[in-house]
Amino acid sequence: MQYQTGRKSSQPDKRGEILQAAATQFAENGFAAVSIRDLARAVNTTPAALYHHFSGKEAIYRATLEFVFSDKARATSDLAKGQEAPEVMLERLIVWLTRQFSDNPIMTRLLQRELLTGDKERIKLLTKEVVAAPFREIESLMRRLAPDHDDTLSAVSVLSLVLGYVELTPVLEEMTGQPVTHERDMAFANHASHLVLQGLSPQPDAGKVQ
Amino acid sequence: MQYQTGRKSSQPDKRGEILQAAATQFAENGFAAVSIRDLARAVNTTPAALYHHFSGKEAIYRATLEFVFSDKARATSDLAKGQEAPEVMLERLIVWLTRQFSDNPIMTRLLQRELLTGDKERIKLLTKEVVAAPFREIESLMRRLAPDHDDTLSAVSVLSLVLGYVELTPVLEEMTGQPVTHERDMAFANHASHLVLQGLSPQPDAGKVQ
DNA sequence: GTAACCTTACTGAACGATCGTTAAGCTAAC
DNA sequence: GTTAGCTTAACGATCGTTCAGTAAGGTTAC
Repeated sequence: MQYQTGRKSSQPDKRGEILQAAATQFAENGFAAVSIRDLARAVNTTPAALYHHFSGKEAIYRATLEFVFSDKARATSDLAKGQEAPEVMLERLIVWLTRQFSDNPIMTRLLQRELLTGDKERIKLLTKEVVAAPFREIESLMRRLAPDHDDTLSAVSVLSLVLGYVELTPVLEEMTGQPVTHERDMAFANHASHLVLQGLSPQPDAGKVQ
Repeated sequence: MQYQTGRKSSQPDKRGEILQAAATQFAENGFAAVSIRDLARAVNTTPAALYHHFSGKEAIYRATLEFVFSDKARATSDLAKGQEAPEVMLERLIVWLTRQFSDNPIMTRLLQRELLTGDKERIKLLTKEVVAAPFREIESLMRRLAPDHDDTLSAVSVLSLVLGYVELTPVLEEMTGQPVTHERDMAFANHASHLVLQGLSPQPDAGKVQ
């Protein structure tokens, strides 16, 4: 195979192309199982060429995370800016979260891998750049919606429902015998919305809990 | 370092010792990031010695999964054998699930890694050996507890809540600034129990949903 | 206008380290 | 004497990384 050489002969954004391929491979196989040569092959270049754009494998991985997670946190705040009743906003939020996860499998898998790897420093970054802002939005929404409950616990429940569903998807497919379609995702999102709405809103006939 | 040689000089269950060390390392770092030499070092032996007990790295990994997951499915059925009201049983179940996950980090991380890796065949095995039985128990419990709802969706919600909470634990620690203690786990379990109980049980004042 | 030079974006080749695995030999228990 | 349970040594493959060189563009000097 012939590689191109010289300056302007290459694509305008080789770095972005590398990161896209790296995201796909790291998401699928994890950091250790992806070699520099795998990445080079995926973008039709040589291992050494990658060292022109990045200082090493770790640097590629870090840049990949930034590439995939950047601006992910911003979208939730738009969701929260709506003027509707909090009940409507919660349902919209859960549907949106579910769709985000199932429509972006690469981002989702990288997120799950980062949560699993547990490196203190990277978790800190992930929290700050991706999770914190949406989490605070959900907390404040739940504070309005379920004033009787600890808002942190309520927010954790909402996030857990969606994240856990995504995590369970493969066994769910195996157990039901049918693939998890977009419709199934939405059915769960509706179920979860109802669950949280009825489960945490103040109940007139029951004594206050906690 | 001197290795022992000969037949009975070694420990009675070297195989079990290897699997225990393998479980720890595979859970922590994943399959690709653990080398045969790492495993050998952890049990004070040589790489070649491992090939006396197992046919290769893959075989060690498979045996490790079996070692860690065996009999995990049985315990739920004991939970479900209780004669108490389904409300009590659900709470007990959620508390027990939460404790299982947080008390067995190695099992939990291996489970999460298996869910993530997504190899069709291993997911099938994981489903059959670990998830299926508890899931069916939860389904039947939810059928009694929330007859108005799809029992599969209800069971998924219960499992998602606990599994998602465990998955979120690292960012939760980072965000609250304090470690997730046993008490915090139980606080979440109680919160989740209340959520599911009030969220899915039939509501006299509301029209049937779905 | 063009020759000289610099910079960018690569190339092929190789470095030492580590990978999973195997072969051959030894020792102690049965 | 057989065999289980190791040992040391080494195999070829692959790993992340580096190095010297090269081709194509842009910039500057004349």
